[in-house]
Amino acid sequence: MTSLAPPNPPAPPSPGELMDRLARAAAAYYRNFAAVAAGDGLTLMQGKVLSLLRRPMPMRTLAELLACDASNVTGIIDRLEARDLVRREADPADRRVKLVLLTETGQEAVRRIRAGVLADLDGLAALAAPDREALGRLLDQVFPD
Amino acid sequence: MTSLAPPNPPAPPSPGELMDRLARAAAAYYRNFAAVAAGDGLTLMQGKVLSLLRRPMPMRTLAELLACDASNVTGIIDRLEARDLVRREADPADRRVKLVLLTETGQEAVRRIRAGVLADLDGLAALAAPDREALGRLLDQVFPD
DNA sequence: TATTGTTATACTCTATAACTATA
DNA sequence: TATAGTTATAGAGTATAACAATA
Repeated sequence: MTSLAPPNPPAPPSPGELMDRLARAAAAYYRNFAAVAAGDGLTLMQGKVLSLLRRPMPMRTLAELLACDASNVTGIIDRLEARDLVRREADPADRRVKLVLLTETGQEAVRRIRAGVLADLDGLAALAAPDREALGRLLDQVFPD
Repeated sequence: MTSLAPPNPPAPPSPGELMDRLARAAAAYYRNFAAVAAGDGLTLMQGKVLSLLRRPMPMRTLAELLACDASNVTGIIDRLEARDLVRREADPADRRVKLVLLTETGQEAVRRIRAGVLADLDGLAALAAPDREALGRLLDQVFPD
């Protein structure tokens, strides 16, 4: 017996299948992000750091957000600072702390990256408001952060 | 006027806000994956390669799936082979091609990684079947691959 | 004493270019 | 000629350990 219109509703994926789907989605997101960042001559990690700097923050906070050792952040920020994309500033409240902030050039790069990533996610732009609400809610449930 | 129960439905996120949510979800997925892989002494990339090897495949195919240059795959497979997690085999149909396949040890590592990632995604295990179907469908729309 | 950031070190990942074996 | 895989090289990301400055 072959199915006639309307087609059968799709079977819900098992948790394992959904995990695989999440893995492919995460890979696709970063492939897209890395390609856009490369358009500005930036690596994936450099693009991530710039995108995280919506506000000035200590090196230490950056390391926590990137889930890497603090010693790595020194080199990453060195390379971004050499290209005038970020600046280090002393924290007046605690002289051990260095605050990292975007320069004007860095802010422009972030705007280009965000626009580029969004432009490549045409499937997201086509999503109706209820679907956007559902996707946001489901992602919050799976990744409470 | 303060809201009484039931609370107002949440406002749908804008495409830009949803993009940020996707970025955090992708980061959380890889943070989880990398931590589980590290439990087996594997890097993120090594864990990804093992997970991709559901079937034997040429080095070239692996490079395409990883979206990296083929020369990188040589070193990654070298290190996995030195730990007896994968093997190279000549392709009888084309002697230029080397097929990479999981050893028994490699298959065990993949099972541990998959179980570990799934176990850490407790928000996913708690999802009811209709929510799993909706999330899978929405991810397919945003990341058609 | 504890914390922040840096340096030194070693290893992994990465792209580019040049090479070989095979098609 | 074209393709699959490797090697050599240089640069970037990574964790660990030790250090100076500050709290």
